[in-house]
Amino acid sequence: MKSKLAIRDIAQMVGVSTATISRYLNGKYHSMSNETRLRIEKTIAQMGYQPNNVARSLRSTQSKTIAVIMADIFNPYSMDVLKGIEEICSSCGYTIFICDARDSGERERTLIEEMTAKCVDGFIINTTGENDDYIMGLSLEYPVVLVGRKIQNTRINSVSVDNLRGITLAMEHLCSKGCTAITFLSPTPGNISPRLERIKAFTTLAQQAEFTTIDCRLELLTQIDDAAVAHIIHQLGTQRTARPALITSNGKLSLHTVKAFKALNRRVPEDILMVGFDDTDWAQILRSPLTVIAQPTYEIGQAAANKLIPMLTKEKGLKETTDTVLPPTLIEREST
Amino acid sequence: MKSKLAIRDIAQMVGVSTATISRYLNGKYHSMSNETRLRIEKTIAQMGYQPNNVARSLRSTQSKTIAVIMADIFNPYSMDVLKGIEEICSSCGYTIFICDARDSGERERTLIEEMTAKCVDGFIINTTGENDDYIMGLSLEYPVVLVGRKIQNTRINSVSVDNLRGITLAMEHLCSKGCTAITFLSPTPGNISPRLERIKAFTTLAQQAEFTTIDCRLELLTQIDDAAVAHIIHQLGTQRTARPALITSNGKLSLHTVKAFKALNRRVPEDILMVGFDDTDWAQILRSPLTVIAQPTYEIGQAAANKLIPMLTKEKGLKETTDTVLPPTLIEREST
DNA sequence: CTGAAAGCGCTTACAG
DNA sequence: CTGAAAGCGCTTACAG
Repeated sequence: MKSKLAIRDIAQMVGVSTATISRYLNGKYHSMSNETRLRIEKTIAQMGYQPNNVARSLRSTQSKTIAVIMADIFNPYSMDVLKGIEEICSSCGYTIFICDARDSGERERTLIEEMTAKCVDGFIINTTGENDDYIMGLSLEYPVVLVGRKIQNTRINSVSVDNLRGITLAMEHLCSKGCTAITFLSPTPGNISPRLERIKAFTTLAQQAEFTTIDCRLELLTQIDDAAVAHIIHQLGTQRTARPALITSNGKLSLHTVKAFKALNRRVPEDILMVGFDDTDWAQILRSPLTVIAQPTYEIGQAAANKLIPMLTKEKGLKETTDTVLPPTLIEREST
Repeated sequence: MKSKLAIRDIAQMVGVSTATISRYLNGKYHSMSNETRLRIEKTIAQMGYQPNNVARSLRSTQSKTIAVIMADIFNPYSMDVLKGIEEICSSCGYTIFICDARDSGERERTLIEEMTAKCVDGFIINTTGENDDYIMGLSLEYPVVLVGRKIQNTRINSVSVDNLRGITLAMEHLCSKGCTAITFLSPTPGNISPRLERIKAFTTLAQQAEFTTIDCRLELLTQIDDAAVAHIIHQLGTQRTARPALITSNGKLSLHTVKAFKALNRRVPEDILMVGFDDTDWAQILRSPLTVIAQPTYEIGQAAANKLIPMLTKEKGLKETTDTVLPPTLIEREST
């Protein structure tokens, strides 16, 4: 659009070579006289010169840009994680491409390709679970950090929450409230690690001495919408007795569940206790505010960025892979 | 990280010049033999060659990248708008940089500068309201579309909602419910156009014959948090009589208001009717689901992208500026 | 239909 | 402390 100044123009004005201007731009002040530095500084400020980052990237093979690829950007979990990522990256001088795979493995692959073509320096991925091999390959050529969702049997850095701990907190809490039956409601896990982990945690804990007196059941949902959830909730209500409880495996599911309870006129906690994974913004404004397992989403995002950024510059020598696991917390409210 | 193939390598393999490969990459199939085209196609597919977009951008001064700068990315309104933007851009082959100004005018300016340095082709901006002149200048050199928030007295394309219509819908609705007093709760508007428009709409309508029997009051909040909102709500309750109603000017404010009502044990709609701007995901799960003025957020995003993209290629000849205004709708629920 | 060559705006050994 | 020159991977008149 506009004919911007180039390094050549500044060089001419200052009366030095472009090499010197370039050194200045890259902070190599030690290799120029104080006087030169000041003259350059002044001219750049006066002229409002801005280096062209596209050219810098092409030449230096460092774009100072990171691709963040989320399976579904438009859920509160992703949003909070993004906030953490964005803040760290931005404070380290990195710009992020935020990409939404829309829960499609194919789109996830396309996005990764697009991002490599854009010469990003590294990736933070919340994977759809459909590209394990592809992402493993990617991680051989680019710095990659997985966030929220791990890939089994592989050596890729990851940051996620302690799902066993989360489910344990929920079950112990419900137990302490005298529950006699607990249903765990989850989407069919597919190849998505947190879902698998939560389900496994639930079924494992259900077997343990502590919980043998409790009637534990797992309900898997293929489709997550109002109708499907209402159907399950309806069935539950008519089959169970005593003091039942429900654990929902993520925020979206919790929302549908609350709607279903409302539609079926079922009261929480009078008719059924409820604990939801994820502390959504609406949890507090329900008739009975929702007890939740809160993930440190913001910290998860920060941790992911903090893990990736050193990989972007460091010699690929330090190839120690780490899985960071952050603890969830239980926030007790009136639903239990 | 990896030594990628360059156009030169493909040219060598196919046995043509890089110019021909480049023409192929740019879809100029008419200027090469069918046979050449097929050979190139095959080799590229075989080798998994991907053109380097950074180099393409540098040479062609088209980066196929758009900067989206939102005053506050982390509110539901922005999210939905983004979804609309993202979908259109992505389907037109544009990648977007999503930037969060965190409600800081200074950060907004910094981001715009960063994005120009990244050679984006254009901007979609939901402005903080603190950089009117700066953005006006920007719009002289880059294609810019404002979304949600306009800049007064300027010729920049924009897409926003009909705020007068929204407030009218809310007031007529409350009127039809027999309200005798309406309070409009809004953040202090500053230089943010939708806030100004909604406030103006309210005060103007309040004067009209239709509403003269209704006691209309405007309440401005400097700070938007639980305590501040609770304080206002508390005052209101003790001063008013008959059949009062409240209109909240955005989704965030609605959330705090609902919390305040809860804390003060005030029932909706028994003690006070309520209409909120923005149809948030939690509106339906309240004890009394919230009547809202819903903005066509998704369509607003789409419209903004659809307006910007033609500006990216077309000669700057067609300089007709347009302000697209989309209609809001009232969704009646039990809070009124 | 195709190629040689210049150049987009930088960075980086290399030489002094 | 500084500059001349090559080159990052493409695109694009220009010439044939």
